[in-house]
Amino acid sequence: MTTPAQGLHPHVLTALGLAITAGEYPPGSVLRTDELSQRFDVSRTVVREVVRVLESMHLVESRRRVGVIVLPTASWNVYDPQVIRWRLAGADRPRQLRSLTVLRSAVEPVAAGLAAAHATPEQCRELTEQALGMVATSRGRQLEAYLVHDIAFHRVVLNASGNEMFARLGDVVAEVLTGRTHHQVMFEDPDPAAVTLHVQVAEAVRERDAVRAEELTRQIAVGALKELDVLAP
Amino acid sequence: MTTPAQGLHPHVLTALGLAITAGEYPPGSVLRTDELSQRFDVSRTVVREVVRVLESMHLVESRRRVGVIVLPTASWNVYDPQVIRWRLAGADRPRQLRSLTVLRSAVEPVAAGLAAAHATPEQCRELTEQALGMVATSRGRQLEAYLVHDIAFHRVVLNASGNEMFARLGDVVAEVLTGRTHHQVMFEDPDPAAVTLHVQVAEAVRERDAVRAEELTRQIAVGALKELDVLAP
DNA sequence: GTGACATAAAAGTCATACTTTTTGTTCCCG
DNA sequence: CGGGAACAAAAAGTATGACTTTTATGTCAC
Repeated sequence: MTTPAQGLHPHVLTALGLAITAGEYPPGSVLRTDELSQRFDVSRTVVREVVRVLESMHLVESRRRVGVIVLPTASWNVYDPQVIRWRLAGADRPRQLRSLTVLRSAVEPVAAGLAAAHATPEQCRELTEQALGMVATSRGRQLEAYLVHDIAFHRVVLNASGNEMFARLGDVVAEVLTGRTHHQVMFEDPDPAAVTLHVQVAEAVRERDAVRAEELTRQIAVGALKELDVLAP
Repeated sequence: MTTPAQGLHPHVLTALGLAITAGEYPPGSVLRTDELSQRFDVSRTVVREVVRVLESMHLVESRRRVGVIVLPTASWNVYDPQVIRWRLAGADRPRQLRSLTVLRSAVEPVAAGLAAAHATPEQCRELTEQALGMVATSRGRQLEAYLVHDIAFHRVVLNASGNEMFARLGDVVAEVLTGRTHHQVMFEDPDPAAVTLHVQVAEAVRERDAVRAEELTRQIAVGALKELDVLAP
């Protein structure tokens, strides 16, 4: 299964990144650039660039006279969106989804509280719009449309928090929500209680009620965690 | 001011990384590899590897027939420890410290709650030890020694949470605490109230009291935020 | 057994030649 | 005068070969 890509560098990078994050090479494994260049049928130049990138993600370490050593999971840059995507595509996706959801449960309530304080009128409007969109698509098997609004909603909250670190988690949340919808058994429509909570969060932010926005978002997070427990105990 | 480094690649990487994160090149600026290779007196090979790494951090984007374009802050990988270090070394260090502290305030309480549930006896012991170390060094201008215990304490909590994403924030917390101690006016010994709170957190974790551990850690976080407000309003 | 030393293996660096993509320009035709 | 198509140049992307540097490892003398 060769990964499709426009250039050689992206091709080799994703191939190696996927293989390593999938645990195909256990920590301590040694790769050599010449061997890789042969295997992928590219020049050493390309391989070296790829290795440098993997090194910056702390997936591997390059040592003279030894080769390219695969590092243990503990040292990986698990916040790198690229790494997250690779891992979500692999086997320990459930574990990954869980740890990301826990992260969400910590961050999003605080972000919502800040959003209540800092959101611009435009952001309030957008938030309400997405919440209403969720309501509209919450019944009758419109899961894909619902997902779009759900992602947009959470992204607005994170952006409106005014905190750069929170804002950058928008992609992570998008991955998690997408994963949940696509991967898990989604015969049923979304939980009506959750939908209501989203509407109420939009309300709280609009009314500048930080405490309420935080608490309501915390309830959403608790719901998401419970959902995980049901499906992967 | 050439940055010291063992290899050529790290040298050029840190030089460029620092320059870009410092805003020396405004977003949209265009660099050319030939020019860079001349400026740093290294081969194009080295420059290309560096550019690829910067590209993976979303600091720049390389386009054919155009050059290497500096991207706006919004697209940077702000969770990359390397990027964090570069930015903390630069001019908007205060803003950076604030956003990282807010992140801490969201994550650490939840992590402490989880730690109360998951910490091994060894981790409990370590936690208590570090808390006692903080007490012992909290008076008489032993700020450096205190810092070591402080960092170790928070690192143990994050690790003990059992959540990979939390654990990887240990380095970030270390940077923030170090920055606070070294950068700010630290004529006074640490706040005794904060020291006490740390001891109590260790206690709560030992007693498996998740709610209390979370609440106490939240108080520590609130204190840290207040401290920031005093010094950079 | 221990320590100094030699060897070789692999990454690191460099220079150069060539390919590919993209953009800006020019020129022709309507 | 305007628009579009062909063209040319610029810069990144790729490939290759030669050389340097570091360092693990084996060897030999003591």
